[in-house]
Amino acid sequence: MQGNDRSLAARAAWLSFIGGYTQEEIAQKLGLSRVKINRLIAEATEAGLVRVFVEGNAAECVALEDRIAAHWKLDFCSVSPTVGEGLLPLRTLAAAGAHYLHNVLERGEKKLIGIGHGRTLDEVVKYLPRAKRPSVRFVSLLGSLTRHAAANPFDVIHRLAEVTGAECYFMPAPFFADSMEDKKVLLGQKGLKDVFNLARAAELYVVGIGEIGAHAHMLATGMITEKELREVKLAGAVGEVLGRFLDKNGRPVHAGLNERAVGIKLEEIEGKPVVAIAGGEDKPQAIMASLESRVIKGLVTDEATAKTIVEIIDAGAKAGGLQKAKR
Amino acid sequence: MQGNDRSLAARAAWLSFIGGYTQEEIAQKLGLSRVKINRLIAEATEAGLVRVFVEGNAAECVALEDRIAAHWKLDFCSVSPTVGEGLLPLRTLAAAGAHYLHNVLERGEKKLIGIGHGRTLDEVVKYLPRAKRPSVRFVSLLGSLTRHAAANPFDVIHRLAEVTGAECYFMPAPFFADSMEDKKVLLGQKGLKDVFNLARAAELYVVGIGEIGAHAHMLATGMITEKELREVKLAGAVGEVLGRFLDKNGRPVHAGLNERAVGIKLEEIEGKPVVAIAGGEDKPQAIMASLESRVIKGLVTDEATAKTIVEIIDAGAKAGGLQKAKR
DNA sequence: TCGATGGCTGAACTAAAGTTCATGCCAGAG
DNA sequence: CTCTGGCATGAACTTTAGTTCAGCCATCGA
Repeated sequence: MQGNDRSLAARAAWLSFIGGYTQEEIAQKLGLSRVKINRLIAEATEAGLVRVFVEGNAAECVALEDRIAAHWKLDFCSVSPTVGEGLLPLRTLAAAGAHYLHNVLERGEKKLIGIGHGRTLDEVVKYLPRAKRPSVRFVSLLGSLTRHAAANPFDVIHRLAEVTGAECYFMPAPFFADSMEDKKVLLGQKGLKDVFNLARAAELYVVGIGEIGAHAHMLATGMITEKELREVKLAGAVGEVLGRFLDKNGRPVHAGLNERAVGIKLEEIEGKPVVAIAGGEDKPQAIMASLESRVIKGLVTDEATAKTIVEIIDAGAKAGGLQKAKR
Repeated sequence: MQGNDRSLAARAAWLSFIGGYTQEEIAQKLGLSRVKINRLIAEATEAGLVRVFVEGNAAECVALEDRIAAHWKLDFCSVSPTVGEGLLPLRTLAAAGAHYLHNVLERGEKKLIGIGHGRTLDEVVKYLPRAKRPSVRFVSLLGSLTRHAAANPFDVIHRLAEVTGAECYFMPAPFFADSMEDKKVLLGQKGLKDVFNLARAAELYVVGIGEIGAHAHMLATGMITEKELREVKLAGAVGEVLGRFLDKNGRPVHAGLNERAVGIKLEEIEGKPVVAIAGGEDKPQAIMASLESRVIKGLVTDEATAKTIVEIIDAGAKAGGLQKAKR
């Protein structure tokens, strides 16, 4: 396209976008056929002559959603404006996550939902509107007890039972077994087997993402020891999903802790709808690792975190290297 | 429309205009009906959340630009297709003016910008994309209050502050002082002096051009009385820039009103970059007068107005006389 | 001179956007 | 508790936009 055509295209585009005329009207005005005008406008748009700005915070969030969803080929991504300041934007994540979950429940398509763990998920459930869901069942995806078999105060499933009135199955086992032998014994128990089968049959998985920095929640709650954390870190872990520690390429690291985790394996749910709810200053690396694993199909996060992630993507793309090659 | 709705609308609009999804797809994505999405996008557009710029320029417009720029030796001239029919082609001027101003801000070279007044400038600012410009300052070039010291609803500077988040200085004085004595008192005030100094230091001046016909905006808004208007008309005025009424040769007319204007004088900004944004059926004479003054160095206008102006130039040239001799 | 090629055109069709209208729901008054 | 008005909703319809395809014309080489 050049010269005369370009000029006409610009005029047609102006009349269409700024003037708000229909293509028919423009055609009459310029003495051309409507099809011609249609093509001119398409050309102008194609050539980047038309620039559109959409205002509003939401607009920026949507831009981030799109970038992230496209980069990891997610089914969806939800980015909400970050409110509050702390490390964990719990308010935002709770509201956004609850909104998502509420919609899922409201739609009523998913009858059996697998649930992960963590502080964020706990908040999400707290935030969930108290509506009775008799036709839905929830199942815990990993051990629900602490190392010492005490009830886990952050066990999400109990709260869910309370809030939704739905049937909830929890895993009567610790988060991590003390040894592989212990784990074998645990897995051999009938009750646990049943829950595992149920977990495998779930139609949707909602999980949290853990990070392994100084604020690692698992450490704070005594789920794992400092020694264990050091071990997985040394093995290259940058994040954790469903009790599995992943390296930056999303592959489980080789470490005893990973083997001793009592819960459904990531391979077992690959390809099924898995949604992660996570965000916070410490989380970008962990989130990216979990997305790299390709197990996660949907992400609910906050704007600040999303922005960081997109910046990292961009930096990687500019470096021309690894990130891109991996695609 | 507020809050949640507005955010949703922005979201829908983004997905539609930037994301390029169909309304059907957006509906699915957001779990709403297509009709709802259609309405949300309409609302977003209505609320001015969507800004469209067209980069290219039609050949005829470019020709007019060249003629006008050459005739008055302007640094630049922008002519955009006239849309709509009314006296004031606000849509076109707003879009074209905002595009110009947006580019200036984007380039970031001008740190202090002087701003005039008028309905057109107001529309321009309304159309400006909401991007934060912390490094730019705007300063009003003339009194910002009405005769009765009420806030001027068309005061552009306040809207600018809102839109850009930049520091904005307004002139705490009426547009026209009631008497020369009053003016002297006003100008003696410290606060006003500071703003005047800032105004003189600006690196770019963006002004409107007023006409003094039946539709004179200043009359409609009660800035001036009919008697005053008659007076300046009698003195030969055909247009107004920054509160100064000019005759057809671009010289301020001798009239009390001109003396009582509270604002920067044209002489003070002569030689600096002064850009006028103006157009409309009533405006050609006023625009030509302001260009004759040699103060204006750039013009943003619409095609119909530009055409009229060029016709007048040509008529003058053919008449062999005055217009040309003056060059 | 002829035919082949390629690009441009607009009629006709398909898809999308926009509008209308009957309906149901909720709030507030009676 | 019931009635009423207002408003939001989505199915059905209309208008507008976008795409396809057969035909046309100009160009170029044989």
